[in-house]
Amino acid sequence: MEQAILEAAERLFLERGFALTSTTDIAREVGCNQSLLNYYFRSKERLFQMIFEDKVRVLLSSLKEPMDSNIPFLDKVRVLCEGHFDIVSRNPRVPLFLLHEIHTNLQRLESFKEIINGILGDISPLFEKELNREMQKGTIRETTFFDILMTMVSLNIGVFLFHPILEDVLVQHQIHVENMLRARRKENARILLVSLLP
Amino acid sequence: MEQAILEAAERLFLERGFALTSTTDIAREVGCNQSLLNYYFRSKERLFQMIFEDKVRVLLSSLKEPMDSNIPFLDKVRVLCEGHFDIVSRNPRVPLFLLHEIHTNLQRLESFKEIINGILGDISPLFEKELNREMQKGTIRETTFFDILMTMVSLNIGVFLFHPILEDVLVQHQIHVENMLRARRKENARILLVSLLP
DNA sequence: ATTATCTATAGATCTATAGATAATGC
DNA sequence: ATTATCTATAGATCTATAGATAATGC
Repeated sequence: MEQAILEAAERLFLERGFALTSTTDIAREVGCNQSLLNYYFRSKERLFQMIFEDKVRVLLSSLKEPMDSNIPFLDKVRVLCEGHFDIVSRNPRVPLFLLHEIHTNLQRLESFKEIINGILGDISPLFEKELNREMQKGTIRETTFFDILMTMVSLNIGVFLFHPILEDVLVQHQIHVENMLRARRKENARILLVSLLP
Repeated sequence: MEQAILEAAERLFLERGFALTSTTDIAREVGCNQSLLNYYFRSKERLFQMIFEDKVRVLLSSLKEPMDSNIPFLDKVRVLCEGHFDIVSRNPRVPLFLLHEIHTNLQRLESFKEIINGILGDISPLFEKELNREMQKGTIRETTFFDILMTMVSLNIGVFLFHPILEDVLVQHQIHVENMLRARRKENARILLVSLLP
């Protein structure tokens, strides 16, 4: 039951957000009593926090691996970007969910930052070291880790943020969603890479 | 009063979204009675719709002008992109607001599409004609209006979506928000342009 | 007279808790 | 005995409406 509640809560919170999801809705989805949520999770807010923090971790998990490998810097950037796209692709509702919940309740930014700092703290120095080396060699233009990350994340979450709006356009132009996504995955990485060239 | 209600509603809806804003909140903000909202706007939903549709129009308004001028195609793209950034910059909460309200209530997609089609219907053929000409000349690579738009909007709304998250990073690195925004405005247009080169 | 504003309230939620009952593990 | 589940409900919203009063325009 505890697990079933978590899963139903995840589905509903991701779909409608905290405010529009009532504990009664979740209980109905699970097929149990509303008061059972409080038995296991103490309050709606705490149940929500578990989902929220889990999703933050999931979304950031993609950033870690590529930095450890031994390939050239620009290849790392490509792997990083495509890996990030894949994670977002498997969790298409998560970016908008996190952004909205942070904007409407800045308290949540705290736990978000804790998690993100834990992960970026590891990667950032490694990445910046390599980045500086390349910039000195002149193989890439003057930039920062911050800028690269911003470009990458903006491009990669774009398609998923616009998904409901795009659906219409795609049908109209007879484009298959999967084809478009595959193309965008490559295109985003390509854009990120050319944006780095001098 | 009617105007005051609209303004307060706009502020609160943009800040917290439909679900977290009560008509009582709006009335308190205005300093009037809660039932007055129903007198002027019939229901919370209808009041919301006025704001929502207005914001859709505002956000799309930036797309129109540059297409009419007589400058080279790539310059048009730059002007389009920087103009779009400026509009978003003046309405930093609007993108997330619209995206969230559409996702949580797909009904709203209908009025959104009507407005967007009205505006894109004008621009799209003009843009595509010039685009095709350039592609044939070989001055830009094979692409579509759809892809260019997606890249542009993704990049331009990024900074504003991440704003609360970034604030911390900026303070830490002693970067002024305005400087960062100015840099991003130029950088986004630059990225969009290099992404189009063969 | 008409329009604008207020008071009061019905009816529908929604969350959390108290306390009862059922199921499980020793 | 302990843990899991349910019933019932208090107390806090929240939206929309009915009907009273105040302000305005002719």
